[in-house]
Amino acid sequence: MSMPVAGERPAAVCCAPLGTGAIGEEEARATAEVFKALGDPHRVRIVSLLAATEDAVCVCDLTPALGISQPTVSHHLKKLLTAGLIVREQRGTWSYYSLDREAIERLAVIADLTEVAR
Amino acid sequence: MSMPVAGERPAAVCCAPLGTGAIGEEEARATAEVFKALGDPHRVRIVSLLAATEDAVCVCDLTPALGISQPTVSHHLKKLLTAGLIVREQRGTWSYYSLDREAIERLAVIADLTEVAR
DNA sequence: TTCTTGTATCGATGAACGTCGATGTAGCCG
DNA sequence: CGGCTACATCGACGTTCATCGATACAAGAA
Repeated sequence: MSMPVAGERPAAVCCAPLGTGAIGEEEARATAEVFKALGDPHRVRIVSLLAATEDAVCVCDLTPALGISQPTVSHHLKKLLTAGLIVREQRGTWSYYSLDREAIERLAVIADLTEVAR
Repeated sequence: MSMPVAGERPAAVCCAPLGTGAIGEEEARATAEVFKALGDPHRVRIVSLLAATEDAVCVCDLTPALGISQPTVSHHLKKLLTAGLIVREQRGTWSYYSLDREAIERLAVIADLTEVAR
């Protein structure tokens, strides 16, 4: 166990009422996990491609669009899948992926720090 | 056979960064750069701490709040600074950091895929 | 069954990242 | 001036990541 104190300091010297609205370590790690999933150009393009259509897209379409090898595409899709940003749907031999609209909406809320900050 | 048919969408939207069909590689890289800056728990906490107050916060307050060494804090601050998410202000010996509200707002717009995706 | 196709996984490699101690630098005060 | 403080930079180490070729797996076709 670590000791996430963080809010028990007098903060005497400088200023700053630190810790008044800050999130905990666990929440920070979960949030960073989602952002990290989007911290790659190819994954951003995948999300962009999935957001451009309402239908699901199969890997056979994503691979030539991204210009990278098929194992790498699967690797990125798994990252997004683990982060809960996309969903997988198997149709016979093909794997179809689509955006998890709800997750994206949560992401938008997370990113909107101005609301919390004001 | 696989046909790259997914990228032929009109995407009749007004001004959606991630939703307008296939975004370019350059734009994807720039977007991923911002997300990557937030893809670390400590940096998420820094942003959260800065968002919790309207005033600027100096490093001497951030370091004990995060529980990591001072060089590491400076490292993370530089990452956020390079990404354009925070701004630096020097007051004598102290360095004060604060959120770039405009950048956060842009981030929220980027992350808001629901509007275009729906 | 065997053959073929579409995906996921494995293994390896090179690059990028987070972390810290040591050091450098700039500003304040006695 | 010297000494101290707050922060940035450097150097190194261990970890994680993105990438690809090779391979395993699953499902349909012959």
